[in-house]
Amino acid sequence: MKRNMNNLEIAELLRAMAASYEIRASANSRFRVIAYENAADAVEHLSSELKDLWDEGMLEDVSGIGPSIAKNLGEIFKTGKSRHFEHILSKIPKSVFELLDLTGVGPKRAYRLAIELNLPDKNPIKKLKRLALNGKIATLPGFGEESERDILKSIKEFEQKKETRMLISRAEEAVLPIINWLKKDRNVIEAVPLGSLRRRASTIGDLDLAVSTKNPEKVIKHFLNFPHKGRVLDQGDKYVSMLVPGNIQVDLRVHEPKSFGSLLQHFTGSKHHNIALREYALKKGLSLSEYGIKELNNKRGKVKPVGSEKEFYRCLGLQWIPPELREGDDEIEAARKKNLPELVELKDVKADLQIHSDFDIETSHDLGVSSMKEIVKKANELKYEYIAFTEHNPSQRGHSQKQIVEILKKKREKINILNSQLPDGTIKKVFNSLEIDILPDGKLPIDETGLSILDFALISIHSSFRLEKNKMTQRVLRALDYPNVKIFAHPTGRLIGKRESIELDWEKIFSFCKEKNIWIEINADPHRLDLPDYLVREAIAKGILLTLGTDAHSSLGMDNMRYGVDVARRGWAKKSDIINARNLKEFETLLKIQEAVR
DNA sequence: GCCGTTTTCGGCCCGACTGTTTTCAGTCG
Repeated sequence: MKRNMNNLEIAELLRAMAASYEIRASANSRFRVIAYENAADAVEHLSSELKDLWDEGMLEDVSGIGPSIAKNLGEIFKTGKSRHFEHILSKIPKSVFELLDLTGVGPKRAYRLAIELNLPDKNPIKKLKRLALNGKIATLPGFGEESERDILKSIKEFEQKKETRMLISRAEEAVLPIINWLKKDRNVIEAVPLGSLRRRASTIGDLDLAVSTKNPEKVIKHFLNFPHKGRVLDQGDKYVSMLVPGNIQVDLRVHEPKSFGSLLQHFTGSKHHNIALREYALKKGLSLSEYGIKELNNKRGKVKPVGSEKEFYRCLGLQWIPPELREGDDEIEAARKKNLPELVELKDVKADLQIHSDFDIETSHDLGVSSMKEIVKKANELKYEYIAFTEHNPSQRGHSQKQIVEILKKKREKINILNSQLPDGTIKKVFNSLEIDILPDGKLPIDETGLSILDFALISIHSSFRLEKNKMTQRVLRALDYPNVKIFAHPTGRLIGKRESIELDWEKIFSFCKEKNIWIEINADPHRLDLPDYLVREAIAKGILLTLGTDAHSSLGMDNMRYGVDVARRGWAKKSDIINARNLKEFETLLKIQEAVR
């Protein structure tokens, strides 16, 4: 333990506590285990660091953290350790917690393996593998040859660590041929992706699919003939789990139409949403499962199958909850009060506010590959009313401010001509913008003369990503204060799976943006999806307006807008929260209002 | 150990599979 534990480390600690209590399993520890696991989940899903909440005395405001856990976490933040936690953990060999990383090995089996095989604290899995290969596990009571094989398989998987989640764009590519294959079978009435893909999460683990059919057996058989099929991991009457190219796991579930609604609900998840929903249902005397709804006080009560998902939620007295909101936050409460937001949709989007053309702006970053004309053509296909060209700023090295202004003037002229010769279509105006680097000290590499040539400027970070939180915040605030700066683009700088978010004091950034009427971008590039969904929700709560931009470097990239809309929806965004869901006239009015404020 | 539209006490999600069992515990999603 240490004083500055981050949320992931704390969650891991709480899970270790849960495991310890489970191993010691006394009569009343069962629910204590659940409590610690709930607390771990809560911490993992938190949008701000727990340490910061503790600083503000708000630990117990986190649902799942009560007086006891709060007290002990507080002790850790203050002194670097919790005597109670250490006391409990000290009774369990450290090796046990490492073994929990193996699938199929939970607390009980991990403990027995560690004790009976006398596994070392260091590299216990390595020793376990050696013993398993020598047949030592099969001889343990309660274990057998099958268990030994399973454990070896888990160790192999652990060693390969294929624990990487896919980008949502990748998951969509992978799922399409499977859905197409399923639909070739006449028995398939409906075939749809569920799980995190249906909830439109930013990254996807496994692919979950559901089929509605009157003939489950035949559909299963058909699926097993999938031309790109890999190893079949698991199989039952109503489900198959198999690998497809790219080592992607596909779980298919098959139900009859009469219970398809409950299946959709169940396997769309999330786990947290389902748990919360079932707890809510219990209070109404109802028990929920993938097969339907059961009345508890009715002794002869059977499961009533539910055919449609809308009906499933209606039976519970709830509004239908869009999958994007099903994360176990407060969506059930909102649905009960008929208070769910009307989420923004792709068809509401009337503009793309970050596009890079091939106009040679002499930047040190990437140029786009499509011409302005090609991009306007694409924008018309997408039925947009306006777009903004946001090439990177000309490189500072090798250009004087005077030269930079000259380049910007050239682009201004080109856009003026473009605006006077717009082809027939929905596009009415093209804006002259620029994506400008925020330098490490918060200055911008474009002077005020240069900035004044633009209709408005986007600013974003492309260097020095690891500044400490206060410095980073000051840096961004300084840049946001330049004249004509309107949009803070891909604000966390994250690249999913590759680069962590920068550290920012969001409270301060949001208040500044609110005060100065600066907008924050939701970057729709599937590698970025930035602002992330949970911060979108916080921003909206603070009254911040958001823009959508694809960051397209070719006209094809403009198709990524839907991923940005996904993020907006997961952040509970309504149409009115999104700047470019407004028509041109409203947009221009907002631009002017903004100038007046600053 | 946590929590509250019935509760500050008395509850705590649901079903499936697996292997090692002679009726079920452990694990997973």
